Amino acid sequence: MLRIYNTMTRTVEEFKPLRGNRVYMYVCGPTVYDYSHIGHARTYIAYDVLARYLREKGYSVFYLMNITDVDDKIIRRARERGVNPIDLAREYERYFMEDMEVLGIQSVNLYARASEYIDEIVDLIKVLMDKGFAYETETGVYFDTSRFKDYGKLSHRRPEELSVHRIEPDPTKRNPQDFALWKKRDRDEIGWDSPWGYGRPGWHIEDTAIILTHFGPQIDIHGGAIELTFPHHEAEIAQAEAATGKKPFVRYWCHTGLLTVGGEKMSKSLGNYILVRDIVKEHNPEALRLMFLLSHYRSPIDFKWRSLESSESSLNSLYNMVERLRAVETDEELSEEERKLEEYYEDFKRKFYGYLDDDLDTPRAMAELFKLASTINKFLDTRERLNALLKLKLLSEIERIGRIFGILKKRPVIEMDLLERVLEILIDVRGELRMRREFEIADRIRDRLREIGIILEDIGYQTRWRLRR
RNA sequence: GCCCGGGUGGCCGAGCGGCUAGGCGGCGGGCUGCAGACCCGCUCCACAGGGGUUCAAAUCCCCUCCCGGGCUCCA
Repeated sequence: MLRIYNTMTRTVEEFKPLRGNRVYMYVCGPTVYDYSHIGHARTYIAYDVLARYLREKGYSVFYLMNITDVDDKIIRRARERGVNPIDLAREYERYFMEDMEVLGIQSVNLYARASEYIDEIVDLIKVLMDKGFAYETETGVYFDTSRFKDYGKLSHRRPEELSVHRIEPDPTKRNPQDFALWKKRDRDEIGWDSPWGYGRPGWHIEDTAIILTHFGPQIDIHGGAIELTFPHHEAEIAQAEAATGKKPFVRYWCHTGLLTVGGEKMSKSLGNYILVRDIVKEHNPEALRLMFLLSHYRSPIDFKWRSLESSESSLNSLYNMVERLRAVETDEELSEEERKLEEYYEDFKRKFYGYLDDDLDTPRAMAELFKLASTINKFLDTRERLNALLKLKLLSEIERIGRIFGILKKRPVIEMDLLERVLEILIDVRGELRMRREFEIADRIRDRLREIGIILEDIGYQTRWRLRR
């Protein structure tokens, strides 16, 4: 039984989906106006692992994520570049998808673009107007937080505490904490027609509209980074529960800890902005996943290159263990030591999944996995053979863990550029042999490479290589 | 100002009343033609500071210091 921390109650609760085996899971997606950074990676990897684990446990998970493609920052950037905001959003959405792919995040069932839910958003605002939770002014339509008694229940704040603000509130609002549902804009900006005139949706309403459209008035899991708790998620609750009357809108509120670089939140001006696409150029994406898994998903992480390198080493040692295990010869006998190994393995499974069930405690689970790896290595050091069934059990369990965490997926396949470099060395050494008229050895190299589909062709003193088709 | 987190051994990081996670790095040894991988040992029980509660505190309470996040841009 999975237990998971709920921000609403601030306790770890037993996870029980509303509708039998099905899990409706929603996570706040990106605003696509720039490349994804490692903070995004942290958050989306965390929810990817949650979704994978739920599925591994047998739940039928529908994982929905929005893409914010209508937003002030997109509009500003598009204007700077003299392009259409939607085109700009599509471009960065493509980059986002590429980054997700590289990071091995494939668990999302549906990405929903805000711009494709304008009708639903307008309908939702209408309902809120009809029920008296929203009001119109010259600048837009606003949610009246004073009408929604529960406003503040997620972030545990009282409305009167919310009187301080960094940005001067719109003067037409009744209360400073009221938030925009619809922003009235001029025709020269991107927008849509609505009963309240031309304009575009407020920031919070898209998520609510998308969730209500696909999942209805109640969902199981709603995730996002901790910084979104207030006001974004608070606003979502207000909108949804005010509109549908159903409570709770979300049964389990999940929030991931923030990632900082150099002790501070990433920002371009601080120069500590690290993009996903830059990091994966030099580092294995699985190492990044592992690094995040070595911290709890709710803990803050201060990113350090050394930590990533350390994770890379750890990942390497896990791969080595798996390869050794794959390579070991098998037999049918079950020795006393193998019986002990099997016993240990059963104990490992209990602990490992026990930790994952305890609010996805991946650091402790990983510690157990490292212990298992060490035990297997130790065994393999002293033994020639391993019981076939035990080998199968161990390997399939490790593969399962790899599936949950999104690591250990790569078979040791030599990548193309590495192959080129290897052949360069081989050709160089072989050239030296030919110079010394050591043709027997040189030919053996050529023959053996041909056997595996690599053709060497000598042209004078030069050697070319190609792959057999 | 208010509301949240966090400060743990060379580094990263779990733990959240007793049972001294784990990883990375370093050093020594084993195994090895050499290297790597792997194994063993060491790096000697560290918990921001000061009070308190308790038979027992990194873990609970109080105070102080430092760092980060939120308070309608944000994963």
